[in-house]
Order: sequence, then structure tokens, then C-alpha cells
Amino acid sequence: MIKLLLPDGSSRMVENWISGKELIGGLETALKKEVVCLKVNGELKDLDTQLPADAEVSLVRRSDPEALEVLRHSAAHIMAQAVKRIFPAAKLAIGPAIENGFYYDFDLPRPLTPEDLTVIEGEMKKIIKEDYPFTHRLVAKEEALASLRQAGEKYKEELVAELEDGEISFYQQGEFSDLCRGPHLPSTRYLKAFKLTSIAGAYWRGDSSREMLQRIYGTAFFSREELDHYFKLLAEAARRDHRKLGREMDLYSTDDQIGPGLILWHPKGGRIRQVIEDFWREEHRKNGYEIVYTPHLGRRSLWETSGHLGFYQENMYAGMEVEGQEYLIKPMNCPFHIAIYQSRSRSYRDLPFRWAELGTVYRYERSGVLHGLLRVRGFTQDDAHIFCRPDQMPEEIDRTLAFCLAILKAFGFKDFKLYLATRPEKSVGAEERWAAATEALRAAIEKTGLPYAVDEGGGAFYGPKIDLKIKDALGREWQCSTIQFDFNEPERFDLSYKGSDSQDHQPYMIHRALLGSLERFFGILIENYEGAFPLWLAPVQAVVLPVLPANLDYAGEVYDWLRAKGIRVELDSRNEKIGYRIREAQVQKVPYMLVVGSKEAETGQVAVRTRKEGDLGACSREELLARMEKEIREKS
RNA sequence: GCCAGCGUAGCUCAAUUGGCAGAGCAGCUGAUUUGUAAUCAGCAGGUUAUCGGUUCAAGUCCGAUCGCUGGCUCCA
Repeated sequence: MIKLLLPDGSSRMVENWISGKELIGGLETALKKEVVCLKVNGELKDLDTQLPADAEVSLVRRSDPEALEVLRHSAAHIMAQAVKRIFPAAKLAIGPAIENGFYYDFDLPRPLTPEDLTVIEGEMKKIIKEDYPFTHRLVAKEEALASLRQAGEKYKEELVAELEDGEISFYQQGEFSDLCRGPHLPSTRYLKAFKLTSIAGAYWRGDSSREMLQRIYGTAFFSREELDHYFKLLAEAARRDHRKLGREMDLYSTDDQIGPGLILWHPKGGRIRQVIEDFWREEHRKNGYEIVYTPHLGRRSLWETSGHLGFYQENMYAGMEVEGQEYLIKPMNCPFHIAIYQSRSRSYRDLPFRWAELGTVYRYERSGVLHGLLRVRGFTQDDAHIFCRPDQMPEEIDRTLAFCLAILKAFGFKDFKLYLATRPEKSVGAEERWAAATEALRAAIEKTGLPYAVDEGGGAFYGPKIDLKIKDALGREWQCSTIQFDFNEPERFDLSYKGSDSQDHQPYMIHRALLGSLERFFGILIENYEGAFPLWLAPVQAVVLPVLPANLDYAGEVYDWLRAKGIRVELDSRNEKIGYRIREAQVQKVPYMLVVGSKEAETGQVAVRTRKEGDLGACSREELLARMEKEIREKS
């Protein structure tokens, strides 16, 4: 018997030896229309699949996440069919569904232009109208190889050659056939709302030494509304783009004279950075860290000892010669913190050390990867290194993770996802140390109760790590924080401490960054808040707006008073109408606009207008200050 | 670095097939005396990213360089 699980939680027993189509034939029409494919014993299958005996079957409906994947995968096939019709010489590579849509990689006789996308879309619409069923067939491996070879599909041939011997799964719609595991939509007509979005280059199999293919990206949804919503979201992201806001709000810039990926923090960006740094230092002090400062350069031999010249050289700037010695600019701070550790002998009683530094590093990033503040060549890490004994290690990890979450929460981030990255194949360090460290990381993660995933073999070669991703206001994920063990450098620098047994022991060394880099974090903050920073971060917290030049004296008095109270306040006394100056303050996302005219001058009050709530009417200066100070304190 | 696209005033964008580089905003000057999202007028602003080539003539066509954008590889 086949057990059919229905969406309402009930189940139905059905006779064996029927196909999926027959199975859903008995369902009510409304539900039947919703079904895209089936899940048979947990595996996605086409509707026209022959069901095995005694299977457990559930329906995949349009609203299920798997359905969207199937839709997009089928959309990729339809696109490939259209491309083949337009470019018969096109060779197919791969075409999966991805997070926000799908793509297909092609080897084409000429570069694509944006106009081609319109033509391909048109052909796709024809294919959809022609309503070909997606049919599944199994072909013997040898036969598949032969036919692909004959068709000149060398990429597909390469893929099939690597599959296990036996039957190879193909899907066909109309004249188009493609190697594919499936499943697919019942027919091409099911694709209703789609759009091709961009063309990009992509290496065959992601390998930069292999052919560069042309990738076409597209997206698809079950309804027009969902498609429109997706494009609205993209427009929203464009509005928040930190590169655009950074220029409009005069926060930062880059300059061709200086070079790409090198950031100029303007005064307003600088104010925000200073607030972040002051907060960061104070929190670190409270959490038992000591602040250290280290140079920007070090001798070649330092980087030889650390191993960076071996595994990181391609990201380091070329050295410079000084008095016959070669110096290199630092891409990381750790060797310097290690040098502090080595500056004297260390006892087990001294540990743990928690040394933090806002350390500016320079890394050569290939030109194509640079992106605003998010990917740069010079940046300041909020770095720290913890040196501790094995018995202290689990607690240090706990503390670090808790501290990390507290800091991120202060900046308004509430959604976190953790990734535990374990030992990769190529790695250094003793097995017991890896096991102990990985367990401590796992235990710390589980203590937080937050969702996490294990990235098997995703650790650095020198140690396991936790990567923490935050979700911003648009639901986009960003990685800032990382907590990493290092079994490499303590060994290379031969770090030790004297134990209670009078023997030398190697300390655990943990690298951690909470914000990651100040540049990247700043970029994320701009996008998260759409430039409308909460009061504690706002570069200009309030602007005083005299209604008339006659009110300038009183406006100056208000301005001086707030300034003296530590508020970042500006005075806009330009010869413009009050509406004009309010608009400008609003556009610049200033949280408080303080309108002062003759009425206020007489009563000693200020008329308060906030960015969020508009005109709030007049109140005393003290009331205003109390309100602002509360808002600053609560970081709201 | 690779693939594709792009680069015109501080910003956003115009400029038929190659035929006199223009507008709005911002800036400056003046007028206006203003009460919660843009007052009016005038002025100024350019080696069309840079260098080279084709042409009677190049913002426009070709080449190189630099930079930017979207991807790929890599990553805080």
C-alpha cells in the first residue's frame, strides 16, 4: 500500500502500482492544481513518476519552498532550450536553481548582449506556450556518452563521465534534452512569471584555470505578484546601497589619485567611526580585554616565521627594502600580538591574556572583487587574540561568543546564524587539540540556543572556527564575526608558558573579530539603517533652525548649550525658508530638527521635529535633552 | 586576475546617421524676511577618465591604460 500524506495532516492509503498522476487524480480539483511534484520516501519526484510499492508520498505544492526550486530548475531548462534554438552551436554546461532564481552556463560562439536577453525571453515564452511535457528517461552510460560526444556537448560529456556506471537520468521537453536528476514541472506551461536578469562570466566548474563560460541569470516565481515583489525588494536594496548613501550623506569616498579599495573617511563618517570605536573600547575594557597597539610593518623574517609568506603571500603587498632588510606591510595583526606574548616569559598564573587592537591591515585584493566599503584593500579589524591554558579554553570561548552577540545586538542586529567549521583535510595541529577546540566551540554555540549549521571541513588549515552571520533589515545575511583557533602560529613561534609542573606548555591561541572590519561593518550599518542612524550613531544628532535671522542669537544660544552637553549639533542659519532647511535636514536623515523662532526665544523653549515622527511641538531644552539622552543611552 | 557592460560639470542625466558640449539640483552673487519636505533672478562651472589612432571633422569610430558596475575565482 502507498501512504499518501495530505497537507491538512491526514493521510490516505492507496493501492500499489500506480503513477503519481493517477495518485493525485483522486484529489479535489483545487488541491490538484496546487501540486507541482511529489516527495516519495523523502525524495523529490516528478508527477508522472511510477511509484514504488509501500511508499510514503507527500505532495509538493506551489507554496512549498521545494516547489520554487523545481520551478526555477525547469525555467533554467526552458532557457537552455531557447538558447539552443537561437544559437544551435551553444554548448551546455550546468543550470541549477539558486537562492533568488536560476542560471545556466553556456559556451557560445559570441558574447551575449543585453538585447539577446529580450530575444531569449521571447523564445522562452514561445516554448511555454507550446506546452511541452517534461519527460524523464534513463539511458545507459555508454549510450549517453556517445550521444553527447556526437552532439559536441563536451561539458555534459565530462559530467557524465564522472558519474557512476549504470543508467543516466535525462529530461526532455520538445526537441531539447538535458542531463538532469530532476524533478521538473509537469510541463513548460507551468512557468508563468519569470525574467532574465543579467549576463556574467563564469568559469567552467568554478575553476579559474578553465574555460570562461557565459552565464545567464534569471528568476522565476509562481505568480506575477511574487515576481514584482522580488523586483521591489531589489529596488529597496538599491535605495539602501551604502555607496550611494555614503556619497549623498558625505560619509566616505575613494579617490583615483589614492587608489582603489582605499577608503577616505569624511568628517561625518569619522564621527560615526569614533562612536563605534569608543563604544568598542569601553566594552572591551569591561570584558577583561587590554588594548594593544602594533606597527604597520614587520621584517620579512617575521612573516617567514608566521608562515604568511607561505600561505598568504599572494594577498600581501610587495616588501620594501630598508637598510638592506626587507619589510612587509601587515595583512594581519597576529604576529605582532604574538611578539608581545614573547616579550617575556609567561607563567600559567598570567593566563589568560585578552589583547585587542583596532589594527589596520592591508591586503592585495584582485581588482575585480573590490566593492564599496564591503571589500577593500586597507581596513581596520577589531581584532583580538586570546592566549589561554587548556583548562581555561572552554570558558574563554563561551565568553567570547556571548560578548560577540552582545556587541552586535547593540548595533540593532537581532537575527543570527552560526556556522561551526571543522577540520579540513589539509591542516596542522594535534588531533586532540582539534577535537577539544571543536567541542568547546560546539558547546558554546549550543549554550546560546541559536540556530547553527556545521560546515564540515570548512575550518582554516590552522584551526576550527565559528563564523557568525547577521541578518539586516532586508533579511540579507552578512558575515562579520569570526572566532578561530590557531594551532599553527603558537607552534611556529614556539609559544610557551611555564606550568605549575615547572614544565613548558603551549597555550591555546584564539583569533577573534566581532565587527570584522570597521569599513565593512560601517557599510552594513549604512545599508541596515538606510543611512537613518539611531541617535547614538547619527553623525549629526540635531540641527538648530532659526526661523528668521532675528532669531539667530537665540538659536546660537540653543546650539552652544546642546554642544556643551555633548550633543553633535549643527546650526543652519542659511538665508533659506524654514521649509527648505527642514527638507534638507530630513534628506540628510538628521534625527532632531529644532525650530526656534520668536515664540521659542521668548519662552526659552525649542520646537522639536523628529525625523521619524515629524512636528512634536515646543518643549523646554531640559526636556529635549533628557529625551535625547535617554534615546542615546538605550541606543534606540 | 577573468567575462561582460560602463565612464559627459560636485551629483543626476541630455547631446539624430561622426557636424557649434546642454539641463536640473548643488555652488557663488544679489533680491526676498520667511513657522515644519524645495522663494526668485543672475553668474560661474568641461582638455567629454587618460593617452594614441582613423577622419575635412570624434563625446560619438578603433586601440591601449586607469577607474567603476554586475558576475566568476577569492575573502574581514
